[in-house]
Amino acid sequence: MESDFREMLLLTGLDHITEEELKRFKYLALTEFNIPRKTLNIADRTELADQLIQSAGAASAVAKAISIFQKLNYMDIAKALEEKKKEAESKYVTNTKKRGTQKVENRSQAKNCSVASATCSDKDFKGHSATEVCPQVKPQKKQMVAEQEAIREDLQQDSLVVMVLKAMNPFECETQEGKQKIFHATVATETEFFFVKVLNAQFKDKFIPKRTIQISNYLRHSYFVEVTSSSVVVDVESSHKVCVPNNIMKKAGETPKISKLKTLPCGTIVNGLFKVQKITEQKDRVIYGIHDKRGTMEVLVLGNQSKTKCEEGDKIRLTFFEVSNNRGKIQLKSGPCSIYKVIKAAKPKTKVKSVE
DNA sequence: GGCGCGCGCGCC
DNA sequence: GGCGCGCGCGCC
Repeated sequence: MESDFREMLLLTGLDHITEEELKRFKYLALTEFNIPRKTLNIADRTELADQLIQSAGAASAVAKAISIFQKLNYMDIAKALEEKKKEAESKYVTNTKKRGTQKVENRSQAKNCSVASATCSDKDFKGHSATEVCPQVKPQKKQMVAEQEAIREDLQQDSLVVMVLKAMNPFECETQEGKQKIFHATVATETEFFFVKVLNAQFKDKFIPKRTIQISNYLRHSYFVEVTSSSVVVDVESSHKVCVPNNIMKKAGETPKISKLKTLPCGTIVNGLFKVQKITEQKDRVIYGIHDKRGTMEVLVLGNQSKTKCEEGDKIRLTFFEVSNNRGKIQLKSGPCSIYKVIKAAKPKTKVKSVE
């Protein structure tokens, strides 16, 4: 139970806000929680989640976080957190009835899904909970075990052997550790592909398409893999190369259909090229109405990052955007490390007037 | 049996 | 990588 709350506070809540939003969250957290201002200010997302839980207890921390998100009008996150909270609570009720038979099942489920995947559904991650895996642990020890479990779930002890499909150019990004040069990549195993956020541009020489690499000490988020400066990336001998089937390679690179996007869980990472049919510029954000043959949806870009003016009929290439629920409406939203590029539509060929 | 959807394949 | 086609499956 505790580990569920820990997980949702970070993965469903704090991971989905921008740096600016994080500051605003901390500002309101000052009154909701009994945490010194100084401690709050220097906390990154993970530390903040820890502080909130230490201050109020896991369940109460989540409830208070929901109330803060509501005050800030981040309704999509508030709603998503609320849903996760309800799920966890109802799961707990069911599990107290079924305990014992569920134990083995959960363990094998956790093993089967030891790696984050762009194709792995949200449901696959719900089996992880220290309280279920170790139901015999005494209450006072429970919290500690839960904490260790939570850390283990995020920082992967195993290593990931994958083929690099694509690596984008590094760019400057405001991360939890300040301004950093980062880049995005797509990698795959024989069975699935992952989007990867690499927080250290020095790894660029390892992320060469078609090469097989081994990544250890990486962070596993629900819908992407994060390689940090403390991760280890090494080349894999040619005799152990990963062979990625063509269909996975193709799927990893193509633009998902809008109708499909609307069915994906919040937080799913989306890359793709979309046609723009409407642009709404506001003070600190731009909303792009995108469309394909099957549907339309909105892309919310926070901050003013557009260099090329986008007009109706142009296309935008989104990288590392997230599926987000804005008051019941599914949209794509930029996160702290999202990038996008405007691709101007080819100008209609003007007929060359014949020389008279 | 019709329909919609997901998936794989092949052409561009 | 986009797009369209065809196949198979599940649902009603």
